Amino acid sequence: MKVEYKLIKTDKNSKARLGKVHFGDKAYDTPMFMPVGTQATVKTLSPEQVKACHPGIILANTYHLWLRPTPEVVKEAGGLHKFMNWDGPILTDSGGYQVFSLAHNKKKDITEEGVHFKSELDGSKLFLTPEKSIEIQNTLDSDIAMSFDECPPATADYNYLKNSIERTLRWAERGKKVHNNPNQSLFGIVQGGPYEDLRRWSAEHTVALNFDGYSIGGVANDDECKDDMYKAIDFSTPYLPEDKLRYLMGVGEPVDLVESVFRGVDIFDCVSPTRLARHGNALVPGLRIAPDGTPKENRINLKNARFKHDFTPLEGGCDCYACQHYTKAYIHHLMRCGETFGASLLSIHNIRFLIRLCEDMRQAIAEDRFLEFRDNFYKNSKSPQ
RNA sequence: GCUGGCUUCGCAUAGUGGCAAUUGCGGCAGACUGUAAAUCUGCUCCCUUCGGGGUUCCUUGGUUCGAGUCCAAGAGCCAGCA
Repeated sequence: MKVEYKLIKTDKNSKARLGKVHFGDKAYDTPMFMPVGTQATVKTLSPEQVKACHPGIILANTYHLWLRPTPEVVKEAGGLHKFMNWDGPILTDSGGYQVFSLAHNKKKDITEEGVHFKSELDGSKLFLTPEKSIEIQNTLDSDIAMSFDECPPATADYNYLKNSIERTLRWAERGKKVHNNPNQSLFGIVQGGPYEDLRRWSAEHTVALNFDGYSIGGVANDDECKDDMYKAIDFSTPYLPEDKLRYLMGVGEPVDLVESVFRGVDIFDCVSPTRLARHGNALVPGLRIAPDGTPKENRINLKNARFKHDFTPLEGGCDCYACQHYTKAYIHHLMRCGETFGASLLSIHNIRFLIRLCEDMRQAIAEDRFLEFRDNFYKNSKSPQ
């Protein structure tokens, strides 16, 4: 079933959108945060634990599943849903982010035809093309496939980006031509860094190819600053159709979710809640101001000695499984011991934290008070607990 | 009782005579945005205005310009023989 987006309403005083995504008879509310399960698993969590966080769509990654276990094995299993025991919608990233994280960093070739990688598993040479990426995603049988794009580093200059978006558009077209899974939607990706004309060009040309949804990419790379991220969104959303889903790739921090929804974005994904969790951190309400003045996500590090005797939940009032049943002292103990259950509990809390934020934003849009919600989000910045 | 070995900064270890001294663990913090990430980084004798300063390698004495390193004695631990 192709994905269908229904715009329910736009906030009276901002571009924030309340909507529903339909996959056949299943429907999910937007704005929505999508947990990431790169290797066909949300790290440290069972599908039941993920489900208890009330997500909609979850992610998996084409590049990783291509190398291991291979698309053939997934197909043999009966598709990605059966393979990983996930009956909700799955979106597969195309491998475009790996062009940034693996190819750019290692100075591998990015050519018109495709991208050369060196396998991190065995060092073998790999070549991923737009056609190959779509073919793999067709075989994986995810619900939403992403076009294979170049995700350029934040340091890329105007001329580089100009060439890059033109090539990414050609890649999108090539991918669309070979896409042949009738049950799978295909999204196009807008790139162009923080430049208005590039974003506009990329958005208009990508939309002209008529994809099932659109995403804004290249906004969550290395030392990308928030201003550039917000510019990229501001310069992209005006050219995206109202009746299609808008996906901001790789974001992120609670403050970024609020700012992106404010600018008309519907869905997000980010590894941060699960990675922070494995590294011992829990998201908590409020903001923390970075040394350079940037507002960042507020969090506590459960490995810190100060939590040894703290028998309160991670976040008072949170309805997640971790907060309902366990204390900071216990999670501190688990993290100190390297017990995976600690990472699981923190992952559950962090994912639920972002999903709750989306629930709150939906409520605010429904009541036409998103601006007020956003103001309060900044005002209620507590210092770390 | 005899013979041999050992003793280093919380623990365990590396240390050719130039050493505030290796590495791991532990400890204290930090980073993390479409996952090369249950990872990575910094600090971990004392003081410091971050330039540096002060005390260290079981104890005592010695050789030496210089000793964690060599010599002697003592203490403790381990092994073998009595």
